[in-house]
Amino acid sequence: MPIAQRESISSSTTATKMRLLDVSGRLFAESGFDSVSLRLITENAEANLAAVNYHFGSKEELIAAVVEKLVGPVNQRRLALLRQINLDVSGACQSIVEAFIDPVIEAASRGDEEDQRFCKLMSRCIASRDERITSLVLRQFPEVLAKFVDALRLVCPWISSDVAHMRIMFMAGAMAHSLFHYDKLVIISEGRCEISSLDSLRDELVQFISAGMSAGTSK
Amino acid sequence: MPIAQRESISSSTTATKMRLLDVSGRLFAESGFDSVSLRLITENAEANLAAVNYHFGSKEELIAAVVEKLVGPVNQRRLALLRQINLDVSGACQSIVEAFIDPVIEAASRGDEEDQRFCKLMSRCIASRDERITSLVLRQFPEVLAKFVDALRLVCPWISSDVAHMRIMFMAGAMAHSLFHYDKLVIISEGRCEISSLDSLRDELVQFISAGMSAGTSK
DNA sequence: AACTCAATTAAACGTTTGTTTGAATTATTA
DNA sequence: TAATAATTCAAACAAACGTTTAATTGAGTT
Repeated sequence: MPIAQRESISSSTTATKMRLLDVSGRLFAESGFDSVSLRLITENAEANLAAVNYHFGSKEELIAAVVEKLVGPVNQRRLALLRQINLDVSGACQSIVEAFIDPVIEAASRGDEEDQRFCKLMSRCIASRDERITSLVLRQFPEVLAKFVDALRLVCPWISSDVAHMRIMFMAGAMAHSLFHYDKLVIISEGRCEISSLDSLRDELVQFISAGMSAGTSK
Repeated sequence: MPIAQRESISSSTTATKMRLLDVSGRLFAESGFDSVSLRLITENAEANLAAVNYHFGSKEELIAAVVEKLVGPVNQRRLALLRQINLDVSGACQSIVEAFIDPVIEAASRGDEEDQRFCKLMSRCIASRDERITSLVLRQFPEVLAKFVDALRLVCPWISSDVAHMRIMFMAGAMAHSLFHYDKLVIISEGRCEISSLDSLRDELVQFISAGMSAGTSK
């Protein structure tokens, strides 16, 4: 139990372990990583309280597993889409934006009826203000950032490196914020606005960000 | 102590109470509302542990006081700036964006050397994913949202009501995200980007968002 | 059938949390 | 100055947290 355990923790994938991952994702999406207790997780997963510490080592490592399982594939898909873009044709700027956003929309739309939950969890990862989360997410991000900066500057040569970096950050912020809060818009607008689907939000996001990306500079 | 207390809690402003507000803001900015304990707050404020419950009633009411003290004036300033805009002249769209962003930059730049801390706290308020915080912040926001939507649609008549609402949300997201994370950009970019000042971030934000705001629609 | 090891279980551990209490202290009012 | 109210204080409270332990179960191996 004490020594050989270490290996089995990372290798074997029990049904319980997968259930814990799944339930954790749902609960983290709703209430955040800190607010969800191991007791709530294990109860919903019909597992024993000690199961998380047994299978993952600690709550922090469970969070890391959930985050990386979520963010990793999305970033890989981003890079793949970016490679497919022909940067010479007009509309390439919009394609770059789509390469950043669509992997999230695709992943959200895979699980039916769970769009919002996926979006909220993704948003919590991308725009987390908790050091322990950001350190996980940003580990993969330098490569993504660099590649998108390069592509953007090829398409929009008048943009300096600094500005390109900032605009990628603006894009991530606009996306993460609206992914999390778009369902509240009907309330805040007091009924004057209703977003019909995730796809319509995606379309407007692309439109908005593409224009911002290719904007001229003041100086 | 037990009954007449209620009134004194909201009326009198002791030196201790102000110190608690100030210290809370600093600590909340750094680590978030939940992570900061009353013990840490009262120790840094050189007050007794019971001081928060005495002066504010509970931790939740302390948080509410901090948030409202921060967000209220900014929203008032936004509405004031918006009223001053001549919506007929060209460049009015950019003025609308500035009316939304500048109050935050102004407030941040007032306290010297505390720019980043103020930005982080503001960002935690605007883009919080905690129901208890958003319910406080969004209380004032319907009016701000409605006024900015109206102004935007006057300047850009081709934008539908739904799209206008979304674009205000995109703006808030881009701003909140970059306000919180801009100091990390030098790390994520691996030294390739360095934001010299809060003002330069502001300029690029305005540029980016203004272009997005006045973008055409696909349909 | 005896043994092995991963998995599960119930129970307890030690911390930390926000909150409450009642007495002591300080400031205000009469 | 005496009385009254507001504030501060040390101490304890109950609840919730992540983690650990030791015993038990169950399937696979020899």
